[in-house]
Amino acid sequence: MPISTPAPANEAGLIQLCQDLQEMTLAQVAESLGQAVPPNLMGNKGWVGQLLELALGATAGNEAAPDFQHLGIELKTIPVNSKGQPIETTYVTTAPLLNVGHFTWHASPVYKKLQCVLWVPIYSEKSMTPGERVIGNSVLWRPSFDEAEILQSDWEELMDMICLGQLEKISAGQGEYLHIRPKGANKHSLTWGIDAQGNKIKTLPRGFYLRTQLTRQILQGVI
DNA sequence: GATTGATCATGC
DNA sequence: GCATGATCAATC
Repeated sequence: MPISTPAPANEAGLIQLCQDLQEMTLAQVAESLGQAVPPNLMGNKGWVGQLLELALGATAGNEAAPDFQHLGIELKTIPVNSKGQPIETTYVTTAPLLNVGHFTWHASPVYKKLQCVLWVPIYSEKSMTPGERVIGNSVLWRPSFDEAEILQSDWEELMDMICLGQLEKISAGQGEYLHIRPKGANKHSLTWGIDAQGNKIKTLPRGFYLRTQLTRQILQGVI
């Protein structure tokens, strides 16, 4: 019988839940929740994240809200190698490309999302099937002063370029912790942006991503 | 090996 | 199309 995990009442409960899941394989977690394990992630890239949402009692669904609304905590799974280092960058949110003039860092979706994040590392060698992957030591993170400063300056630099219509000049190479890359169904999906003359143009949707440099630091830092 | 651009599924 | 959840894969 599928077990639906109730939402933890507080931070301590959530952390306890994570510790209970530690060292379990995803197949074990899936089984206890009555979930099927896909043979691979190629047609199902979000499976790991959604399994963990279920296992930790996150507020389900596709709402534009933190996973644990009452706690203000965002859940993110992140694939790591045998050394516990992140393999991939982490998607944060879509970058606004239009009407961006009035945004400030502290009012930005990026800032809000990163205020409090529960990182759940998943030991995921490339050769491992989804079911073989193992849950690691979760970290409840809030940006340190230094981290927040760098994130803010990265964000401001990138948003300035969007405002100035330099969308096409933004490369994924910019930003120390935060960078921008395409985020769409494919290269043919388009949204509205502005060019250097302020004209509306069709362009690729972009998203903010966290570099592994930052996430590696988070996962290895003192809890 | 890290980086950067492209892509998969699902719901509304 | 955009929000949720991310990883794939070619190239540097």
